[in-house]
Amino acid sequence: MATRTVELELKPRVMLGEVRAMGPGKADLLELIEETGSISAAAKRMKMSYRRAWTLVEAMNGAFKTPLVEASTGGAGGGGARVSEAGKEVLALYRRMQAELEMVARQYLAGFQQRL
Amino acid sequence: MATRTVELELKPRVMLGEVRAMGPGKADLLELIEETGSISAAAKRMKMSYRRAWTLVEAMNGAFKTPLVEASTGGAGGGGARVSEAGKEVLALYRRMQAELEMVARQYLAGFQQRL
DNA sequence: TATCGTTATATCCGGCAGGACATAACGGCA
DNA sequence: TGCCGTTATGTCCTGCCGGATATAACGATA
Repeated sequence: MATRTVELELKPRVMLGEVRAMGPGKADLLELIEETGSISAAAKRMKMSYRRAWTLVEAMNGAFKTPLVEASTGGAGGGGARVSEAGKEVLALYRRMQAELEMVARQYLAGFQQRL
Repeated sequence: MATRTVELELKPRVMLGEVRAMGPGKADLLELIEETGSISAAAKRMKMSYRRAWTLVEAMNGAFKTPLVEASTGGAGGGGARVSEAGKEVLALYRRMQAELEMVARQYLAGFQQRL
């Protein structure tokens, strides 16, 4: 039978009161900024507007004690952005949590699957 | 220090392709329908429009092999709705998963907290 | 057969998240 | 000192989710 894909979508978000400090989108963005050294390049890869990427970065930096992304304007290449040590640590922590959550969820997949 | 509340928000969704078969909102609704025996009463308790509640029910019933909610119109009291056996089982499964996921997440809370 | 409360739908609207543009500002470097 | 690519913002627009509202259908019971 043509079984449509059944999957568990968990998008853990770290909330600081009402504001979303970290989530799947921000994590991906963080990763790409680290990789490209630029917010705009990272945005392009994620096919999101620079506007939005910048907004996400601001939200992260505003929420955490230490900025996760340090950006600079002008200069060689026009500027750029780098992920701070704190940023790398937070990203790693989030990824680990994500992986563990997915492992747990996977164990329930079959249970749902047979009813869908 | 006035520490704003830091929490992990995980809203696991069971996806059947693109459609959301089960999620936190639907689970709550299901629970309230079971409790009240009525979609509209459940909707009221959740402070959501009957329109939306009904839409959610339809989505669930459409996604699962066996309808999770069985509704009837007319008759004594105008009609009503009950949660099927399948519905109760799916709900229980979802709740168990949710609880386990929350336990895992909780272990990461402190890690984020100290950086927020 | 008239009543009543709930299910079942359609239609109209408002809020808001996010994309598309448009511009500054910035600071190495040729 | 002009060029360039990136960061930093503001503004407009649109799609969509969900609320509000309005009926119709329904069927046990008095």
